[in-house]
Amino acid sequence: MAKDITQERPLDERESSILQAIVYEYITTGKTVGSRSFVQKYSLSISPATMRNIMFDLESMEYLKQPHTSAGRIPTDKGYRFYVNSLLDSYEFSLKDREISVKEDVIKREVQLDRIFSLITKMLSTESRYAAVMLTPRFDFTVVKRVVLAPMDNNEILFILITRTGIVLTKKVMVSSNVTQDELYNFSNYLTSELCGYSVYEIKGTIFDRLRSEKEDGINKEMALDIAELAVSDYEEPRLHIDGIENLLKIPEMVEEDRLHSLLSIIEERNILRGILEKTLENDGIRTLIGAEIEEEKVKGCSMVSTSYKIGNKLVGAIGVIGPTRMDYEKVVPLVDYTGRVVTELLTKMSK
Amino acid sequence: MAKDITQERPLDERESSILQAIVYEYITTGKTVGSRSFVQKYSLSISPATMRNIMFDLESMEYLKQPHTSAGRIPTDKGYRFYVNSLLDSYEFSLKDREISVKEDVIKREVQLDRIFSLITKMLSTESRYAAVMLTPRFDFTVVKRVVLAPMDNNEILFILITRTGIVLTKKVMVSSNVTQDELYNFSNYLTSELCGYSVYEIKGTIFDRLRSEKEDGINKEMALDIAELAVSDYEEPRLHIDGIENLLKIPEMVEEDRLHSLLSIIEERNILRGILEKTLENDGIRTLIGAEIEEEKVKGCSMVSTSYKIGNKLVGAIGVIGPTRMDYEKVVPLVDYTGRVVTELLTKMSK
DNA sequence: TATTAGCACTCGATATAATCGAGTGCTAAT
DNA sequence: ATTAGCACTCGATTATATCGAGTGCTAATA
Repeated sequence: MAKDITQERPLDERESSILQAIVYEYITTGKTVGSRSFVQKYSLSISPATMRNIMFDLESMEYLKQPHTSAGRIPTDKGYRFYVNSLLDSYEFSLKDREISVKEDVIKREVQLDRIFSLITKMLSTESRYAAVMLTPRFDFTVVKRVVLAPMDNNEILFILITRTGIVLTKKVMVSSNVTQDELYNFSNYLTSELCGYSVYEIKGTIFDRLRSEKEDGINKEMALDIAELAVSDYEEPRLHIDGIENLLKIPEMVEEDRLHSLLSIIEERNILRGILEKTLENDGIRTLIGAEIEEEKVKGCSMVSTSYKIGNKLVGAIGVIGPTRMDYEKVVPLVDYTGRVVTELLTKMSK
Repeated sequence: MAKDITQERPLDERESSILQAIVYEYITTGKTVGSRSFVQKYSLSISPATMRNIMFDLESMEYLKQPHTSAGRIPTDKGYRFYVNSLLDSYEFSLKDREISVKEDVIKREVQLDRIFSLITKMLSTESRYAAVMLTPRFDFTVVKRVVLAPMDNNEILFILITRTGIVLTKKVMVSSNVTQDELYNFSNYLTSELCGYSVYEIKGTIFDRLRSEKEDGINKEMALDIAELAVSDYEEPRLHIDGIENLLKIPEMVEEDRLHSLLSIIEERNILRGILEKTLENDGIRTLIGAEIEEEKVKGCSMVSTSYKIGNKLVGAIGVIGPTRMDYEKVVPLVDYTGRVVTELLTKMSK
């Protein structure tokens, strides 16, 4: 027992594999892991006593803890973190084929984006058996392909923006004076020719000022620009889709105790989730938040696995799974990763 | 005790008011109602013994039941039903002003209908403190005002249908050969002039056959009609919005026992809800389903208050609240009623 | 020095029993 | 018809005993 346990040191081979096995065991069974039963179940060639010594060390280093004296061990957040990192390092994550049935064909038939996002979120929650969340894409960066103005009513015009991604965004705009259909047709062509190729983000910038200063014959340029500027001005914010809350109710440990409150906080205060996903959006790749790594007072005992997705090579949104700290990371991490890729592929393909 | 309790008879004045009070008491407190404490709490001028006699009668007539021998009484479904009917009869339902803050202004700024429905459902769940459901309108009956075809891609056309209600429905249509923009413009005008004034329901009928047999100069009529028919063919089904599930988690009696399973069934098997709402849609006015009146094996201990809403005077959709049988009907019924009216008004106004 | 057997001890979980209290039904008096 | 009185019921609460899986520690062992 000469090992230094008072400060940080790398785990040796045996400690590492045992720690991983303990976390796995706890994730799988949900019961505290005790020395005797553990060595027996895994047919280890060490005695329970040795096991206890190792566990003691791991506890000293805060990878494990005891819920109460003389109970078995359970992982700390640090323990989970070690486990997840090990998996990430060793590429042990892999999707078994056919385990996931992303109904891409179903998705592709939908034009209405909101519907697509709902579907994806639902699928992710169904597959993961936890709750799924999705931050819809920032469309600021999608490139305009065509603008169509359609008359709706005396003073109302429907502004339709078709992006290269095939996404259709509509916005109702009020105008003060009547506009003829021919005028609208001309406006549409004018706006299409001027705005085509720019992103909404760029359009929101100084583009209108520039256009206003240019000369243009034959149409009421000012009015067309006014309409467009109005429509683009408060373009839609990314929204949050949540699905599969009911899955969390099936998890015993979530229902017991006051864990429910954590759950409620998360669902009700969408800003928490939004914040996490926006943070996820900043970087490429999978992001795992384990237990207290979610820095929110109210949220306890929850973990979140999230990833960002792209259109082309531009990060535009994020998607993830939320569940108990004791989550089946081995399944969820590749699932989220995969789903993220699917979304990226889907959105990117749409924008050819 | 000469009263006939073996068969159906109207309750006398005293029985009636006491039954209502008992149901109210149970709804409010959630505890079984006993004779002694009840007469005391309500300062009744009758003795507990008399109370017991009355309760015995009410139990014989199946308005009340005992969870177990020698416990207090709780209402049966029939008891709840009597209570709700009494309230309905006596117009005791009324909304306290400002109790509800339907953000109509918020709603009116939204064009995207799905967004509106989400908002309404969320508001209803928030106000009721239970879960809210909404069956989106059947648009079959909305009347077409304008058709716009916009180019999307080589072989893709965006079919935009603007209804009198101001609702915008979009559908992507694939075509085999290229179409010029001018052609599309002509198609739009042609289709608008021909389909304007008809409902989608009517259009789905024989209208295309008739048009095909008519003579029309100058445009490729066949193609225009093909596009329209394709777009209209699988027009969107009413969908189900659900919100506020988390509210149900706050109700102790829902969390305890296996009531959760009922809840999960309802949420997961959306067809149950859909069925109920479709039934609601058949008639005008409020509909209450109490306990076993929801004829679903899996669903126990839940009630639903729903109402249909209209566009003009055409029933098009339904909206409702679902919660425990012990639900605050007095609050929920007028709320659902009111919300239904708001939705009707909103959709109707849009169609001026 | 690492491992292991042995042992006393801990403590949540489970089972059993005792008690409490709010409620009931019934009877007899008012 | 109403009410007081009373024995009885039964879930809920509390107290107590027991069980068992687990621990830490010590001393023997490879």
